[in-house]
Amino acid sequence: MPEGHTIHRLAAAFDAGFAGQRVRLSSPQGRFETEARRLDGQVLLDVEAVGKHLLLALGPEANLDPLAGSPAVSFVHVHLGLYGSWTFAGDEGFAAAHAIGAPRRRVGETEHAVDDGDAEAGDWRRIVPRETVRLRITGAHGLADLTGPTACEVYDAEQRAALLARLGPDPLRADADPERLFDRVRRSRTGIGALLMNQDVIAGVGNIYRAEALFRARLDPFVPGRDLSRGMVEGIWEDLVPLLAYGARTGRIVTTEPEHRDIEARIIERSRGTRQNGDEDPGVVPREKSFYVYHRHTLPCRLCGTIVRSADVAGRTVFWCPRCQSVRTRRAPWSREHDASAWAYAD
DNA sequence: ACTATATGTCCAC
DNA sequence: TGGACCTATAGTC
Repeated sequence: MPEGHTIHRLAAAFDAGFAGQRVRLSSPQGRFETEARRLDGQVLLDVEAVGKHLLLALGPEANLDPLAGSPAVSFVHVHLGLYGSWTFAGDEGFAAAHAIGAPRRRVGETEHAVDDGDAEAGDWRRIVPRETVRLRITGAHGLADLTGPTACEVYDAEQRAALLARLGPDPLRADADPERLFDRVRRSRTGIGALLMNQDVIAGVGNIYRAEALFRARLDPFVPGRDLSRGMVEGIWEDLVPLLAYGARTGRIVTTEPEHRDIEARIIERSRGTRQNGDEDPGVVPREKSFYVYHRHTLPCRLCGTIVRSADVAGRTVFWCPRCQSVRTRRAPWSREHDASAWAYAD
């Protein structure tokens, strides 16, 4: 269940584990069999993440430029949707190459083991794929199994270009143009909460980053985009960049500032005027302390204690604090709080 | 064994 | 706006 940070992490894993290699493609499940057969044995020329989309460029020769427009180059386009996942297995070097602080055998989101069949310990070449594996990619030092994707298809260069042109700026891409986000938001009557989930407006943000970014901006999800100042939208963008980067680096979404992680301590602190030492294991923030509002409906807000609300917006649940996120003005009185360097996630 | 749930998207009405 | 789709897992009976 990935947002953009996961896809960029996956791209890094493919790059480290397979790029430049001749790879085998197969489709144990069968639904990608024709395509896998056609591309089997080609060279993985390039790996690219755009928002929640992964693109694997393949060609018959290693020295092809994937972006030069050669018809020999194909792009495997994968979108994980809600349920898709990649499961990795490989030798020591392969695992170490892609697992940036992640579990050794996998980089995808769902924690399921590869079906080992009768594989002897350590021999990833003998791992039998699950029947649901849509695509298996095998390289010299490891393999990756794809299950449950919303999309797994072959694009040509034009289709790839059309995808990139359609998507809004991706906070994790160096070539992102946030002007487009500012324009789209400030022209729209749609609520900012819905806009942030629209991949044509901004690519890679999902339900967690949406809810959390709006809390950090102290912004009501239902405020129309056109009511926001440019500075406010810039602030959201500048906050999302380090937030997503942290997620891509660690594989975990953490949006709470350290001093806000222990709501009970904060309530005591406020009522008694004492300060508790809230230190915890540095490095790993437990899930229940990672978010301000996501999945925290019916629980008290970490900052003000008001019960966090939830509502269905276009089929997805949005979470927000009705007190902290109640501002409905065109100016951003809190805009200086958006100095990204003040947040713990600034690189 | 069954059910509910999930960080997503598309299409028909 | 509602349903379809793709799959694994945690919880319940």
